[in-house]
Amino acid sequence: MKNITEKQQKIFEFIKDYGLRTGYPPTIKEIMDYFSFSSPTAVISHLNALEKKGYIKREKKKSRGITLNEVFLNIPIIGTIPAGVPKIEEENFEGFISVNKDFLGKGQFFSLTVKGDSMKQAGIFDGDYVIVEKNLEIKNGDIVVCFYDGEYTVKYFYKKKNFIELKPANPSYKSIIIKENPLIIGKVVGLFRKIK
Amino acid sequence: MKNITEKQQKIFEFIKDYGLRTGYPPTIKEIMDYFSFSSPTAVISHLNALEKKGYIKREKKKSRGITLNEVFLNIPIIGTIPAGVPKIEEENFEGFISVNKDFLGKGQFFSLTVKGDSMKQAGIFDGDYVIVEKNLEIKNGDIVVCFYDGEYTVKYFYKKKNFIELKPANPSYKSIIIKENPLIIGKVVGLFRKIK
DNA sequence: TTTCATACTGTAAATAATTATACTATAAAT
DNA sequence: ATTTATAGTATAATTATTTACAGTATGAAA
Repeated sequence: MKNITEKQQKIFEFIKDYGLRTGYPPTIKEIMDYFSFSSPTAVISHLNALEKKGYIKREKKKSRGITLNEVFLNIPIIGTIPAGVPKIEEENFEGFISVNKDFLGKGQFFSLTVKGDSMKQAGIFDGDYVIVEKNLEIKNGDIVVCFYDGEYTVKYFYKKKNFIELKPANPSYKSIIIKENPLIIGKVVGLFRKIK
Repeated sequence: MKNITEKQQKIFEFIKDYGLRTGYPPTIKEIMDYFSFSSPTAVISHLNALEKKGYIKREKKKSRGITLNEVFLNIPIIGTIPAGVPKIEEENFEGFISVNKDFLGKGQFFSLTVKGDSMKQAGIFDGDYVIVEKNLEIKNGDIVVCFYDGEYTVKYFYKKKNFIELKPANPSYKSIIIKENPLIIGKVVGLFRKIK
């Protein structure tokens, strides 16, 4: 995103804080009052600049019609997916984990509950929520979510000459060897855990 | 929170979805149009019911002045705290992790970066963000953040007869034994990790 | 030297949005 | 039997909020 001036930065911060505090963005007049401008036009020109530079979006003629382009990325928690159902629908939806956009970057994310301890040594425990990014290039050594034999599984991915190895981090489990193209749902890019 | 009727639930959901989509709550008229009411008073009575039951807050006379009482809990990421500074100020603030309130419950939370691998066997890795809850009762076996010897440390907590043991999960490290009252910052109740 | 972005003042008009008042009707609870 | 909560219609008044227009001034870039 383009550089913004100091004043624009301050106005952006004000909108952000106001939203965090109240749950909705400020009006033009509220911004005007906060910065002691004597005309709403002063605010409008700053908002136009911020919109032009990609920091906010504005709905014309709507009150408080300011959307911050930054802030949160909402990751839906799909929870457990029934075995045998290769499609991820937003039906088993359990809520959201939400992180600052600059935390994970742009992309399509969702979150799943991990079952079992086959990835324990990679720090992925039973009951953890893995954050999965779709449509990412998978490289050897990446942790992936794969649909195999009617179930979802989280494993290390290794592409060998004649097969693909889905390797658990836990040495007590065996690797899965696949010769056909496996159904990779996405790459594990994050983790969320609740600790009792 | 008190039970709400089906209609109230639907209106609450609409406000929630609208907010997720746009970044700001709907106006009374927008709700009215969506539900094909022919009077704003119909909406107002539902909003009054929702407010009375504790689901929303409303700022009178403000446009879009609806705040959802549910939804997100913003956990500030304090990142690294300089060693030797026992007070956690929101100055090293790096952003937010935000989760649904029903995920972690009520309380005061913040998030810190973990340094080192002394808790590796507990699934807490170098670079992880631990979510810390303040003012919780600490029991033996809990993972805590403690200020000791000018630094912050994440360890298992064990209160023995004459001393307190701060035990690492990694057997390569030694326990810290404290005889005076240690400065417990809070209990580790969650974890967030970015995986490259 | 002309253009462009920034950074405003000041006022009026237009429209968006909330509230207020006066009603009707139904089902559940005391 | 009466109160209370729910679930509405319909209209008008009021206030909140945005936009539009006409300006001024400054510094940087082409």
